[in-house]
Amino acid sequence: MSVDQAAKRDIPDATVARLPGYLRALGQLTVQDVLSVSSEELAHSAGVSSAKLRKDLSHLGSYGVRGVGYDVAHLTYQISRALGLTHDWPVVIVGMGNLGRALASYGGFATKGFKVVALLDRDPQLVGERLDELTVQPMGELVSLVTPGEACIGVIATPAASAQDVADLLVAAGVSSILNFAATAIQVPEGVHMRKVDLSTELQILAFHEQQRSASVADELLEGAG
Amino acid sequence: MSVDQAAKRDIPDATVARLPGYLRALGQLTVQDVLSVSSEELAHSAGVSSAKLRKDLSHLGSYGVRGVGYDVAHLTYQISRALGLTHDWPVVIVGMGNLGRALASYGGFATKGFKVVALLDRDPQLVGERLDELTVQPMGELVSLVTPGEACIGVIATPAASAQDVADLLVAAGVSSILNFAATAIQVPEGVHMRKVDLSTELQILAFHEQQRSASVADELLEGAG
DNA sequence: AGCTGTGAAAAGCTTCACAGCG
DNA sequence: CGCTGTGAAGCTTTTCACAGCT
Repeated sequence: MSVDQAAKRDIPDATVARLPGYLRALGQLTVQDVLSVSSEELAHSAGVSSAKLRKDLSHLGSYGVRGVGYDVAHLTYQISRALGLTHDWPVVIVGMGNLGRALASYGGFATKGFKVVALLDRDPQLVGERLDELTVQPMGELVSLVTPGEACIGVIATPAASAQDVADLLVAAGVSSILNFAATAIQVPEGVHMRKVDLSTELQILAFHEQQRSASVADELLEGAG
Repeated sequence: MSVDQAAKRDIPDATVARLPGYLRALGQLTVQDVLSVSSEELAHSAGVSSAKLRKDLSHLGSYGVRGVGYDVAHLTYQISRALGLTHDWPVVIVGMGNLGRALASYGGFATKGFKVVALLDRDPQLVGERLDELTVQPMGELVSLVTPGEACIGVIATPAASAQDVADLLVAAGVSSILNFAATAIQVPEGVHMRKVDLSTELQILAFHEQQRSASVADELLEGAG
């Protein structure tokens, strides 16, 4: 049992970040009634190299069969277990603007491992509105919703200006993992896990690569001329 | 001039991914009329270490003043230029469900470097609807909107089931950078840049860390008992 | 004196290539 | 024979620590 936990403890971050992708690819295979899959095939569906996939899976344990491949159902279970998805995690969404609504009504939430337990907004105009089985509550309810010590994930979908305040409230209430969609960096105390998703960051990274492309085309023309 | 371009060409990926964060932090300083900033301060606002910030900036050139710090306006310009944000890039959003609407009405788009030029949806019911200055168009219009050879960024905000088809259409029309919000991995030909943003992936990564936390708490209790 | 810019060391991640097992 | 699991090699990223400039 201690071996089991030790195996989990040192999964590299890069591997953890790819496990959800493998899980999704396995889900598609399950729907298609595929029972077994090779590292080559699974890697292709997930968009990585087969060597990387095998190395990643080797950190969870030895769940494949040499000469054959991986049992789809068993590998699905093992990855879910490694990620901690064998039970549902409660999620609180703060900020019921366009993005908050989109997130609240996003089906994929419920599918695997998560359950939206509350929708919150500061604006009294929005409080009381019903969205998909849940009623929007005022920020003050946060404390009664979160039990310190029991894990809960907070999602920030407010404008950038309120994001830090909301993060502080979440942390004060006992939330120890935060997913931030607001267009600003927020500071959280050590021990709180924070991840950030940001549209303009992603677009700017794409812009950089587009620009590189134009620059290299220009260079080739110059070389041809020179 | 060739030196200039060579300097840009080998900015490490990890650095490129952080430049947007620096740009945002600089924007906040600009609003507060701060003229100059040290690597320590800027790094703190962006949520990275000062050594990392300095190393990152050193890849763009030498734009700081020793003993003083960085000029906010000049550094903003240099980072914008490195990212290719000195002119606006056209963006096409495909899929006008909840998420697509949220993205379309997200102000941050326009702010720096991007301009939404079209909203598309397959569903005839949605075509013709007006959203923020733009009218939703049918997929068929894609070809007339994108000029092959001229850069354009495509955003996929459709359900997972249609994502691959939409990606194929975008690529066929000449789009060479794609941002995928759909909950599935999509395959694109070499030379097309693809990035993926995914809610459940992010939540699953947070779940992993929450689970690690519980596991280590459990271990400490065991150690105390043993 | 103070803060940037940067080589050099350390850590982390990916790829290779093949031993080992079914 | 075929495919997994994995040491070892190669590459990227981060951190350190201080020389160099204002």
